[in-house]
Amino acid sequence: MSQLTMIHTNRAFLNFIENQLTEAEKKDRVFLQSWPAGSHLLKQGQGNKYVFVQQTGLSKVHITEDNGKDFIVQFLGEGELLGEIEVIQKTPNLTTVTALTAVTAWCITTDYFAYLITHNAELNRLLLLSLAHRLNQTSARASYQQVYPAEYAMLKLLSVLATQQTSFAKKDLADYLGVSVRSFNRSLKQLRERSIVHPDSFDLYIERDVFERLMREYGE
Amino acid sequence: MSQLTMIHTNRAFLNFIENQLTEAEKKDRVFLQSWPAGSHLLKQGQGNKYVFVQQTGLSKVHITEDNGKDFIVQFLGEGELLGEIEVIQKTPNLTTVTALTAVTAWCITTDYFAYLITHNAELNRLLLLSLAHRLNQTSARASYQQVYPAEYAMLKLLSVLATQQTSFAKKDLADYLGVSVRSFNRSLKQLRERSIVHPDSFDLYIERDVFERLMREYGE
DNA sequence: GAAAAAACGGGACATTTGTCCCAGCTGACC
DNA sequence: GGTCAGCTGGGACAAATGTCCCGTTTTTTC
Repeated sequence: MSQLTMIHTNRAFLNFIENQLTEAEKKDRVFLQSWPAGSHLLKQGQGNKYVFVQQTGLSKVHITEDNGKDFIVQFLGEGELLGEIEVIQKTPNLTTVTALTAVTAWCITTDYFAYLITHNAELNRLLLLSLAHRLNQTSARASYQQVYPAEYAMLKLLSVLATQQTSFAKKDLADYLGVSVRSFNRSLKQLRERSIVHPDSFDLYIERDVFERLMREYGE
Repeated sequence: MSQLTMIHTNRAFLNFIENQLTEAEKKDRVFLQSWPAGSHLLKQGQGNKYVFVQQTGLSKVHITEDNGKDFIVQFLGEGELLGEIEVIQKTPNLTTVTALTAVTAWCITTDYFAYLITHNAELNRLLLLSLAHRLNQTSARASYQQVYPAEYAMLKLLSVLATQQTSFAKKDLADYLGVSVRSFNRSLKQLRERSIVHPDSFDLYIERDVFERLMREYGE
């Protein structure tokens, strides 16, 4: 089973933007901008003028369905690219991207990004890698969350969270798992009762061997 | 909401392979092969020597989880590319691809495909488009199936099926929706009882306006 | 064309998840 | 310091889904 990545990062992109492009190339086509927590970098259904490479901060990529419920596709950290799919496909945004903390990101005009795709082999390579990686992650996660009960998916999520110092809102974690906050709490409580996770809070540590035993247990 | 594609096809790839490459270029690097129904084109966890472009037939891309359950990522029809992600990432297959009918496909050696990516702008462009498209589809579907009850996702699936002359096994449809066959039957029965779908079978026609009314109904 | 294998349909029951609700806590703001 | 909004935790119940199972129908195989 491939490694689940909760917060996607990509230093290679950041390095590319910051060190591989000359000032002349950047001119007014590539610049830095910042967003306060809670604001939107992209909005579902809209077109966008820029492709972004996140420099600092944490954001969420999410889809709001017609019934008002949110599904979180992924969390983005340092170096991740956003808005590129829409440029490649020339379609409006499928997702909304919301800053969870203050975020700074490089903005690249869509025209210039489109130019880079065809004229810069290195960017092209990074882009292919990134798309392939995300496709794998997305498929693996969709499969995972459909096939296992929520409690099991939660375990996996918690084991990832334990390695993260960032703290998330319950709602966001629940949206990420595709369950209600109530269900999320319930599962958490059960895991605590079975002494699987530490009673204090949810950014808790799970012993690796306990985790692995559970995975096997459920797996059978 | 973007259009759900149940069977992915891509004539552009097929056209590329069949008409854009000279015989000299193909040599022993690109050739046609066929598989009987039920056999595997790719196997989860293994490496592969070829990238395939499906010429005829129907196949399913699926992930088998540790507990033995299957999740169907997508169905592939004419022209779709398979195995390319693994080549880009140089990783073993995340998925298994199984022929549902007899399948013929062009086989391209991974080396040659890797060469084409960097030396053939047209293939590179098609590849980016395909990845972007699939990423959108996968995200949209994951969101959809997590956020709505199965019966609703089923309605959507049925409305797509109605436009398809191919017939699917119940198990495959259930795996695609990420539910058990029992649940699938139950939902189907309920939809029939409410006269939403034709009583005969499930490759039935749903009136567009009935369908849309239901979507709104659920949507609120 | 008979026997074996697989797919189908659904009853009964257990488990999981969602909805609604309320009470306690916390932090923002006046 | 008060109050108000929002997050939190969980009880009670309803709805959705899974598991197990068995008789029927369809398909495959020899």
